[in-house]
Amino acid sequence: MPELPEVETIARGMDERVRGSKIISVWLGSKPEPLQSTAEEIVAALTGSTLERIYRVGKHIVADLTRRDDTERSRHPSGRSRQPGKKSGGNWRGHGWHGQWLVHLGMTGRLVVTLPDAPVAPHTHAIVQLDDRREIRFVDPRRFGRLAVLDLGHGGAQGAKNRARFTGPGREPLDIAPEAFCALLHGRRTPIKSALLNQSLLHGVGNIYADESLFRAGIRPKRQAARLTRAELRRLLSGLQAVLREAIALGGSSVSDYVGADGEKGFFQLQHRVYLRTGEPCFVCQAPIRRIVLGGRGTHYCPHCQH
DNA sequence: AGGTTGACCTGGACGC
DNA sequence: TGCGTCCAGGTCAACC
Repeated sequence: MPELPEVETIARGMDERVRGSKIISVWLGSKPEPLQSTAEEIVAALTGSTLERIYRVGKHIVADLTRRDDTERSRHPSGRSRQPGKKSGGNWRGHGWHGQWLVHLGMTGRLVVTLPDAPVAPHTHAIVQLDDRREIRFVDPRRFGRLAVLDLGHGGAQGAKNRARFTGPGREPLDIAPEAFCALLHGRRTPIKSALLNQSLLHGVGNIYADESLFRAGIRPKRQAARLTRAELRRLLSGLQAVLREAIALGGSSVSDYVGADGEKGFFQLQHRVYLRTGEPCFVCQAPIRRIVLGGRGTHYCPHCQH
Protein backbone atom coordinates (compact mmCIF):
# COMPACT_ATOMS: atom_id res chain seq x y z
CA MET A 1 0.00 0.00 0.00
CA PRO A 2 2.30 2.51 1.21
CA GLU A 3 3.75 5.64 -0.24
CA LEU A 4 4.07 8.89 1.62
CA PRO A 5 0.34 9.70 1.98
CA GLU A 6 -0.56 6.17 3.05
CA VAL A 7 2.30 5.99 5.53
CA GLU A 8 1.34 9.43 6.86
CA THR A 9 -2.25 8.25 7.33
CA ILE A 10 -1.19 5.08 9.09
CA ALA A 11 1.30 6.88 11.32
CA ARG A 12 -1.33 9.44 12.38
CA GLY A 13 -3.80 6.68 13.10
CA MET A 14 -1.27 4.79 15.16
CA ASP A 15 -0.31 7.91 17.06
CA GLU A 16 -3.93 8.56 17.98
CA ARG A 17 -4.46 5.02 19.13
CA VAL A 18 -1.33 3.93 20.93
CA ARG A 19 0.62 7.03 21.90
CA GLY A 20 1.59 6.75 25.54
CA SER A 21 1.06 3.00 25.74
CA LYS A 22 3.71 0.83 27.25
CA ILE A 23 4.92 -2.35 25.61
CA ILE A 24 4.65 -5.44 27.78
CA SER A 25 6.01 -8.07 25.45
CA VAL A 26 6.92 -8.78 21.85
CA TRP A 27 6.45 -11.87 19.74
CA LEU A 28 8.35 -12.20 16.48
CA GLY A 29 7.27 -14.86 14.02
CA SER A 30 9.04 -16.21 10.97
CA LYS A 31 11.95 -13.80 10.90
CA PRO A 32 10.74 -10.29 10.05
CA GLU A 33 13.90 -9.90 7.99
CA PRO A 34 15.38 -7.09 10.06
CA LEU A 35 16.42 -4.00 8.23
CA GLN A 36 19.40 -3.53 10.45
CA SER A 37 18.40 -5.14 13.71
CA THR A 38 18.31 -8.69 14.93
CA ALA A 39 15.22 -10.19 16.51
CA GLU A 40 16.99 -9.98 19.86
CA GLU A 41 17.67 -6.27 19.43
CA ILE A 42 14.05 -5.61 18.51
CA VAL A 43 12.73 -7.49 21.52
CA ALA A 44 15.23 -5.82 23.83
CA ALA A 45 14.45 -2.30 22.60
CA LEU A 46 10.67 -2.65 22.63
CA THR A 47 10.02 -4.62 25.78
CA GLY A 48 9.16 -2.32 28.66
CA SER A 49 9.36 0.81 26.52
CA THR A 50 6.73 3.49 26.18
CA LEU A 51 5.53 4.66 22.75
CA GLU A 52 5.99 8.39 23.07
CA ARG A 53 5.02 9.49 19.59
CA ILE A 54 4.43 7.87 16.22
CA TYR A 55 5.07 9.70 12.99
CA ARG A 56 6.31 9.35 9.43
CA VAL A 57 9.79 9.85 8.01
CA GLY A 58 9.81 9.16 4.26
CA LYS A 59 8.10 5.80 3.89
CA HIS A 60 9.06 4.74 7.39
CA ILE A 61 6.77 4.75 10.40
CA VAL A 62 8.81 5.86 13.40
CA ALA A 63 7.91 5.39 17.05
CA ASP A 64 9.96 7.22 19.66
CA LEU A 65 10.65 4.96 22.61
CA THR A 66 11.59 5.75 26.17
CA ARG A 67 12.34 3.62 29.12
CA ARG A 68 12.71 5.46 32.38
CA ASP A 69 15.27 3.38 34.08
CA ASP A 70 18.65 2.56 35.28
CA THR A 71 21.36 1.34 32.95
CA GLU A 72 21.01 -2.00 34.62
CA ARG A 73 17.56 -2.52 33.25
CA SER A 74 18.39 -1.56 29.71
CA ARG A 75 21.11 -4.17 29.66
CA HIS A 76 18.63 -6.71 30.95
CA PRO A 77 15.27 -5.72 29.52
CA SER A 78 13.49 -8.60 31.19
CA GLY A 79 14.56 -7.47 34.66
CA ARG A 80 12.28 -5.54 36.91
CA SER A 81 12.69 -1.85 37.40
CA ARG A 82 13.91 -1.08 40.88
CA GLN A 83 12.70 2.48 41.04
CA PRO A 84 9.03 3.32 41.35
CA GLY A 85 10.03 6.39 39.39
CA LYS A 86 8.09 9.50 38.59
CA LYS A 87 5.11 9.81 36.33
CA SER A 88 5.86 9.53 32.66
CA GLY A 89 5.55 13.07 31.48
CA GLY A 90 6.07 12.26 27.83
CA ASN A 91 9.31 14.16 28.01
CA TRP A 92 11.22 12.42 25.27
CA ARG A 93 14.33 14.42 26.02
CA GLY A 94 14.27 13.49 29.66
CA HIS A 95 16.25 10.96 31.62
CA GLY A 96 16.28 7.31 30.80
CA TRP A 97 16.88 5.26 27.73
CA HIS A 98 15.77 6.48 24.31
CA GLY A 99 15.26 4.56 21.16
CA GLN A 100 13.22 4.38 18.00
CA TRP A 101 11.18 1.66 16.41
CA LEU A 102 11.17 1.82 12.60
CA VAL A 103 8.57 0.08 10.47
CA HIS A 104 8.75 -0.09 6.70
CA LEU A 105 5.62 -1.62 5.21
CA GLY A 106 7.14 -2.67 1.90
CA MET A 107 4.39 -3.35 -0.63
CA THR A 108 1.82 -5.16 1.46
CA GLY A 109 2.64 -4.49 5.10
CA ARG A 110 -0.05 -3.46 7.59
CA LEU A 111 -0.09 -2.43 11.21
CA VAL A 112 -3.24 -3.42 13.03
CA VAL A 113 -4.32 -2.47 16.54
CA THR A 114 -6.58 -5.13 18.03
CA LEU A 115 -7.65 -6.86 21.19
CA PRO A 116 -5.82 -10.09 21.95
CA ASP A 117 -8.80 -12.30 21.23
CA ALA A 118 -9.05 -11.18 17.60
CA PRO A 119 -8.00 -14.01 15.28
CA VAL A 120 -4.41 -13.77 14.12
CA ALA A 121 -4.38 -13.07 10.39
CA PRO A 122 -2.21 -15.15 8.07
CA HIS A 123 1.26 -13.65 7.51
CA THR A 124 1.37 -12.02 10.92
CA HIS A 125 5.07 -11.58 11.65
CA ALA A 126 5.09 -9.59 14.85
CA ILE A 127 2.74 -9.02 17.78
CA VAL A 128 3.45 -6.26 20.28
CA GLN A 129 1.40 -6.45 23.46
CA LEU A 130 0.50 -3.20 25.17
CA ASP A 131 -0.23 -2.55 28.83
CA ASP A 132 -3.93 -1.93 28.14
CA ARG A 133 -4.32 -5.43 26.63
CA ARG A 134 -4.38 -4.23 23.07
CA GLU A 135 -1.89 -5.49 20.53
CA ILE A 136 -0.11 -3.97 17.57
CA ARG A 137 0.23 -6.60 14.87
CA PHE A 138 2.49 -6.43 11.85
CA VAL A 139 1.02 -8.35 8.92
CA ASP A 140 2.81 -8.64 5.61
CA PRO A 141 1.97 -11.33 3.03
CA ARG A 142 4.70 -10.43 0.62
CA ARG A 143 7.38 -9.96 3.25
CA PHE A 144 8.95 -6.90 1.74
CA GLY A 145 8.37 -5.00 4.97
CA ARG A 146 11.05 -4.42 7.56
CA LEU A 147 11.26 -3.79 11.28
CA ALA A 148 14.23 -2.17 12.96
CA VAL A 149 15.16 -0.42 16.17
CA LEU A 150 17.66 2.31 16.93
CA ASP A 151 19.38 2.57 20.28
CA LEU A 152 19.80 6.27 21.02
CA GLY A 153 21.42 5.74 24.38
CA HIS A 154 20.64 7.45 27.65
CA GLY A 155 19.34 10.99 27.76
CA GLY A 156 19.41 13.23 30.77
CA ALA A 157 21.36 16.28 31.62
CA GLN A 158 24.21 15.88 29.22
CA GLY A 159 22.72 13.18 27.01
CA ALA A 160 26.07 12.84 25.38
CA LYS A 161 27.25 10.29 22.83
CA ASN A 162 23.78 9.47 21.65
CA ARG A 163 23.30 8.15 18.18
CA ALA A 164 21.38 10.39 15.84
CA ARG A 165 17.65 10.06 15.43
CA PHE A 166 16.37 8.56 12.20
CA THR A 167 16.01 11.18 9.49
CA GLY A 168 15.43 8.95 6.48
CA PRO A 169 17.50 8.30 3.39
CA GLY A 170 16.71 11.49 1.48
CA ARG A 171 14.98 14.85 1.53
CA GLU A 172 11.37 15.32 2.57
CA PRO A 173 9.32 16.21 -0.52
CA LEU A 174 6.75 18.27 1.39
CA ASP A 175 9.44 20.48 2.90
CA ILE A 176 12.04 20.87 0.21
CA ALA A 177 12.46 24.30 -1.39
CA PRO A 178 12.37 24.63 -5.19
CA GLU A 179 16.03 25.57 -5.37
CA ALA A 180 17.08 22.54 -3.37
CA PHE A 181 14.83 20.37 -5.53
CA CYS A 182 16.53 21.63 -8.69
CA ALA A 183 19.94 21.06 -7.14
CA LEU A 184 18.99 17.52 -6.23
CA LEU A 185 18.19 16.62 -9.84
CA HIS A 186 21.01 18.61 -11.36
CA GLY A 187 23.13 16.59 -13.79
CA ARG A 188 21.13 13.37 -13.32
CA ARG A 189 20.96 11.43 -16.57
CA THR A 190 18.37 8.99 -15.31
CA PRO A 191 14.72 9.37 -16.39
CA ILE A 192 12.92 11.91 -14.21
CA LYS A 193 10.53 9.25 -12.96
CA SER A 194 13.40 7.05 -11.78
CA ALA A 195 14.90 10.04 -10.00
CA LEU A 196 11.58 10.69 -8.24
CA LEU A 197 11.56 7.09 -7.04
CA ASN A 198 15.14 7.25 -5.77
CA GLN A 199 14.69 7.36 -2.01
CA SER A 200 18.18 8.67 -1.37
CA LEU A 201 17.22 11.83 -3.26
CA LEU A 202 13.62 12.40 -2.16
CA HIS A 203 12.07 9.93 0.25
CA GLY A 204 8.42 9.00 0.32
CA VAL A 205 7.53 9.18 -3.37
CA GLY A 206 6.44 5.89 -4.90
CA ASN A 207 5.00 4.68 -8.16
CA ILE A 208 1.54 6.21 -7.90
CA TYR A 209 2.59 9.71 -6.93
CA ALA A 210 5.54 9.77 -9.31
CA ASP A 211 3.18 9.12 -12.24
CA GLU A 212 0.50 11.46 -10.95
CA SER A 213 2.87 14.36 -10.30
CA LEU A 214 4.45 14.04 -13.76
CA PHE A 215 0.99 14.17 -15.28
CA ARG A 216 0.14 17.31 -13.35
CA ALA A 217 3.39 18.90 -14.44
CA GLY A 218 2.91 17.85 -18.08
CA ILE A 219 6.25 16.04 -18.20
CA ARG A 220 6.96 12.67 -19.79
CA PRO A 221 8.32 10.11 -17.33
CA LYS A 222 11.30 9.11 -19.44
CA ARG A 223 12.68 12.60 -19.91
CA GLN A 224 16.21 12.83 -18.59
CA ALA A 225 16.17 14.66 -15.27
CA ALA A 226 19.14 16.81 -16.29
CA ARG A 227 17.33 18.04 -19.41
CA LEU A 228 14.34 19.51 -17.60
CA THR A 229 14.16 23.28 -17.46
CA ARG A 230 13.99 25.15 -14.20
CA ALA A 231 10.38 26.03 -14.92
CA GLU A 232 9.54 22.38 -15.48
CA LEU A 233 11.22 21.36 -12.26
CA ARG A 234 9.32 23.99 -10.32
CA ARG A 235 6.08 22.81 -11.90
CA LEU A 236 6.97 19.25 -11.02
CA LEU A 237 7.65 20.05 -7.38
CA SER A 238 4.45 22.00 -6.94
CA GLY A 239 2.49 19.24 -8.69
CA LEU A 240 4.10 16.66 -6.47
CA GLN A 241 3.41 18.57 -3.29
CA ALA A 242 -0.17 19.24 -4.33
CA VAL A 243 -0.86 15.60 -5.13
CA LEU A 244 0.72 14.44 -1.87
CA ARG A 245 -1.28 16.93 0.21
CA GLU A 246 -4.54 16.05 -1.51
CA ALA A 247 -3.87 12.37 -1.03
CA ILE A 248 -3.10 12.83 2.67
CA ALA A 249 -6.36 14.76 3.05
CA LEU A 250 -8.25 11.79 1.57
CA GLY A 251 -6.46 9.19 3.66
CA GLY A 252 -4.20 7.92 0.88
CA SER A 253 -4.93 5.55 -1.99
CA SER A 254 -6.45 2.14 -1.41
CA VAL A 255 -5.73 0.21 -4.57
CA SER A 256 -6.39 -3.35 -3.49
CA ASP A 257 -5.70 -3.32 0.20
CA TYR A 258 -6.73 -1.02 2.94
CA VAL A 259 -5.00 1.62 4.93
CA GLY A 260 -5.27 2.87 8.46
CA ALA A 261 -4.86 1.22 11.82
CA ASP A 262 -8.51 0.21 12.01
CA GLY A 263 -8.74 -0.80 8.39
CA GLU A 264 -10.49 2.23 6.95
CA LYS A 265 -9.84 2.80 3.28
CA GLY A 266 -8.33 5.87 1.71
CA PHE A 267 -10.08 7.55 -1.18
CA PHE A 268 -7.38 9.12 -3.27
CA GLN A 269 -7.47 6.25 -5.78
CA LEU A 270 -10.62 7.93 -7.11
CA GLN A 271 -8.48 10.95 -8.00
CA HIS A 272 -5.85 9.10 -10.00
CA ARG A 273 -5.54 10.63 -13.45
CA VAL A 274 -3.06 8.22 -15.05
CA TYR A 275 -1.99 5.54 -12.58
CA LEU A 276 -3.47 2.15 -13.58
CA ARG A 277 -5.63 3.84 -16.26
CA THR A 278 -3.92 2.25 -19.27
CA GLY A 279 -6.07 2.64 -22.40
CA GLU A 280 -8.67 4.79 -20.66
CA PRO A 281 -9.24 8.32 -21.95
CA CYS A 282 -7.26 11.19 -20.48
CA PHE A 283 -9.54 13.40 -18.40
CA VAL A 284 -8.13 16.45 -20.14
CA CYS A 285 -7.79 15.50 -23.83
CA GLN A 286 -9.44 12.05 -24.16
CA ALA A 287 -6.29 10.47 -25.58
CA PRO A 288 -5.81 6.92 -24.30
CA ILE A 289 -3.43 6.71 -21.34
CA ARG A 290 -0.25 4.85 -22.27
CA ARG A 291 1.70 2.35 -20.22
CA ILE A 292 5.43 1.73 -20.51
CA VAL A 293 7.95 0.04 -18.24
CA LEU A 294 10.61 2.28 -16.75
CA GLY A 295 13.18 0.98 -14.33
CA GLY A 296 11.10 -2.14 -14.01
CA ARG A 297 8.02 -0.24 -12.86
CA GLY A 298 4.75 0.17 -14.68
CA THR A 299 4.57 3.80 -15.80
CA HIS A 300 1.46 5.63 -16.95
CA TYR A 301 1.19 8.89 -18.84
CA CYS A 302 -0.85 10.84 -21.35
CA PRO A 303 0.99 10.99 -24.70
CA HIS A 304 -0.82 14.20 -25.59
CA CYS A 305 -0.66 16.21 -22.35
CA GLN A 306 2.85 15.25 -21.28
CA HIS A 307 5.96 16.35 -23.21
C1' DA B 1 29.75 7.01 -8.84
C1' DG B 2 25.58 6.87 -11.33
C1' DG B 3 22.46 3.98 -13.74
C1' DT B 4 20.09 -0.40 -14.91
C1' DT B 5 18.46 -5.06 -14.10
C1' DG B 6 16.93 -8.91 -11.65
C1' DA B 7 15.81 -11.02 -7.23
C1' DC B 8 13.11 -11.13 -3.34
C1' DC B 9 7.73 -12.86 -1.98
C1' DT B 10 2.56 -13.87 -2.17
C1' DG B 11 -1.88 -13.34 -4.15
C1' DG B 12 -5.40 -11.72 -7.28
C1' DA B 13 -7.14 -11.21 -12.02
C1' DC B 14 -7.47 -13.08 -16.37
C1' DG B 15 -7.21 -16.38 -20.34
C1' DC B 16 -7.47 -20.99 -21.93
C1' DT C 1 -11.65 -26.55 -11.47
C1' DG C 2 -7.10 -25.82 -12.58
C1' DC C 3 -3.03 -24.16 -14.44
C1' DG C 4 -0.07 -20.63 -16.53
C1' DT C 5 0.93 -15.77 -17.06
C1' DC C 6 1.08 -11.17 -15.78
C1' DC C 7 0.65 -7.66 -12.58
C1' DA C 8 1.04 -5.23 -7.96
C1' DG C 9 1.91 0.63 -3.40
C1' DG C 10 9.32 -1.31 -2.60
C1' DT C 11 13.96 -1.97 -1.88
C1' DC C 12 18.65 -4.17 -2.56
C1' DA C 13 22.65 -6.43 -4.39
C1' DA C 14 24.91 -7.14 -8.45
C1' DC C 15 26.37 -5.65 -12.61
C1' DC C 16 27.91 -2.13 -16.43
